[in-house]
Order: sequence, then C-alpha cells, then structure tokens
Amino acid sequence: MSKVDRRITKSQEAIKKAVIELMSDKNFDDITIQDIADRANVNRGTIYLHYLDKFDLLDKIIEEHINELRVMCESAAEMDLDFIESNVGWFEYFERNYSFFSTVLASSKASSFRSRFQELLIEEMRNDIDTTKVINRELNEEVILQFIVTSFVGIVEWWITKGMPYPPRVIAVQLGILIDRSL
Amino acid sequence: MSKVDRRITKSQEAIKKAVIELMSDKNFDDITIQDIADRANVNRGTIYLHYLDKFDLLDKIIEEHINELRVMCESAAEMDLDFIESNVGWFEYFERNYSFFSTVLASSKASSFRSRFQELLIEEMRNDIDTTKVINRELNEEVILQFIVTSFVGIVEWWITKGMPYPPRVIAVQLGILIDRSL
DNA sequence: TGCAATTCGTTGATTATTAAACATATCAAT
DNA sequence: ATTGATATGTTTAATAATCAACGAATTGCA
Repeated sequence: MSKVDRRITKSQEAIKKAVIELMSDKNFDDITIQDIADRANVNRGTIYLHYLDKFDLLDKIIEEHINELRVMCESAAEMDLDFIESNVGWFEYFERNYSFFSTVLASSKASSFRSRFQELLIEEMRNDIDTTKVINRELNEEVILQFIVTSFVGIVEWWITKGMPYPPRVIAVQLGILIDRSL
Repeated sequence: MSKVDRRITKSQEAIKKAVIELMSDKNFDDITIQDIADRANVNRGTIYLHYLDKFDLLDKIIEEHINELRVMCESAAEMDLDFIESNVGWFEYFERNYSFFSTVLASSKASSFRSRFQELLIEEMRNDIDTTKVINRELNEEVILQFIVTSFVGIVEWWITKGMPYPPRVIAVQLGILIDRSL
C-alpha cells in the first residue's frame, strides 16, 4: 500500500465531487469535461490524466461505491451482525448518498450500476445459502441465489427511484424477512 | 493582471483557511507549521514557498482583510452612500468574519491588526474633514482626524471582543452620529 | 445540407508541489 | 547540565498539474 501522492488524491476527490454535484443539476450526458474541470477547479487536461473520459470517471465512482458496500458487508459479518442489521447499514448508506444513486438509476447508466451491484450481492450471499435445509432439498443453489439477488436489487432500485418512501430500517427489516423465508 | 497559476491560488487558500480554523481551536502561538500543513492538506514545505513563517502568514491574512475593507470603502464612496450606510457594510463584514477578528484581537497579534486598521481609517477619512466649517475653525485637522480614528478603532475593538452585543446596523448608526458631530 | 461554434483528446514546455532528508533550534523532564 | 523529542527552515530530485495550442470530432442552427 505505497501511499499515493497527495496531489493525486486531491485532484481525484475534487473531480469526483464535481461530477456528483453536477449530476444533480443536469443530465449526465449534458455534462461536459469542461464543466467538470470548472467545478473541480482543475485544469481540463488533469481529468485526462486520471480518466479516459467522463464515462470512465462515472464507472470509477460507481466502483468505489460498490467497494464501500462490500467493506460494510464484510465488517458486518465480522461483528456477527444478523442479516437484517447489516442490511440497515446498506440502506442508510443509500440514504446518505441518495442524490447520487437516484440520478445514476434515473440515467442511462443504471444498468452498469445494477450489474455491478448484482455481482456484489452474489459474491456475498453465496455462503449464506444452506442447501442442507429441508425446504431447500429440491432446489438448485444457483436458482435460489439468483432469485434472492434479483429481488434484492429490484427492491433497492424501487426504493430509491420512488424517493425512499419508507425509512431505511423499515425497508431493511421487511426485505430481511422475505429473504429469510427463501434461504 | 497576469493571472496566477491555479495551483498557487488553491494552496494559499487552503493554507489561509487552515490557519483561521485552527485559531478558533487554540492560541496562535501554539499552532505549529505542521498543524497548518495537516489541516490544509499540503506539504509542510509548500507553506515556506509562500510565507516566511506563520507570523508572515498571519500578516498577509490581516493585510487581505484590510484591503477588502478598503475596497468596500471606496466602492461605497463611488455609489455615493452616506457615511452611516458605508459603515454598516464594514460592521457586517466584521460580523461575517467574526471568528477571525475576535481571535486576532484576543491574541498578541492585536496590535499589528489595530495599527494597520488605523492607517486605513486615516487614509480614507482625511478627505472627509471639512476645516472650513465654523465649529472646526480653531481645530487642527490632524487632531480631529486622530480623535475620530482612535475612537472608531476603539468602538470596533470593543464591539468585537464583547461578542457583538448589538446588530451591525445599530452600532454603525450610533458611531455615525458621533463621528458626524466631530467633522 | 452547409457553416460556425463547441467540445474533445492530446501534445510539449513550464511550474508548483511533493516526499524525504538534513542540520539547527526549542523545549521538557530528569 | 544532559538527554530525548519535537519543531523549524532548507535542500534535493522526482513528479503531478498547469497553460496554451492543436487538429479532429460533434453539435447546433440557419
């Protein structure tokens, strides 16, 4: 973990912050690189030192959110939190970053986020499935996994795009109950 | 007005902001260069590229405030604002930057600020004295000037160190009345 | 369609910042 | 006083960011 030059961190932070702020103003496709540079108070060329284009930039931001969610998930596992309680953490995270997630899901970039999110869920939930259980005797593990994960993603997407109609905890509990029935 | 490199502006802004923030935490003399560098998220050496030491840094911050006040004063003169109205602007400025002015006046650096402030007042008020007036027939211009300016500084210092006991407008009006009687 | 104006992505030369190291100075506690 | 620790101010080579310029691609509009 050779620590990176302070200038790199600062530039990237400013650039990412700028994009997120601009996304709540206008459609992502209408944002120019110059807009981002202006808002970040950074030379336009500097953006190209770190990202291929604005799509690559958005991808990297999404990737960081996914990683953040993974970290939360794994630290919840270490602290032996039950499934519902760890879900609450996630939904609170979505709530904190609402303006980002809602605009991403509303834009044409929704699918790239959704697929990455789905991958994460599959990774993290694979071990939670107990195929020895009686109710799962006749079911294929992959089927159960796919069933749960897609519904999870669907609920999250619905909750965010509808403007978070219930508090994080309420949604997390209800989703937890439904998932528990399936595994 | 050859525009300066963006990096210079950003570094100096970060450094000055850091000092001001730190000054509300602890005594200026207890603040180390490293403290400032950490808070500004800047290399320690960078500070020495722009300032001789932390005293020079504080001096420059004070100087910028003085210049800001001068600009306000002169633009008020251009807009033909009366004396009281232009004072209101100043006191509102003190109010906006309260945390800075109060800590500076409380510290050992008070005198350097006070003397610069006094110089500014003398410059700007010299032209306002009308020695042809009857009541000023037997008075020396410099005496009137000194009288008004020191009382002005005194009021400002009292108002700030007492925690701004009255709104800016109230103070500005009262001070305006008193000064008007003298010139 | 055609023209003008942006925007893009890249380039090269220059500059500001960085990390690390250094000797010196200040300071506290023993 | 002596020591250990921390702060200062300076130097070095390496490097990230800057600005200005460029042709090419896109867009917007007449």
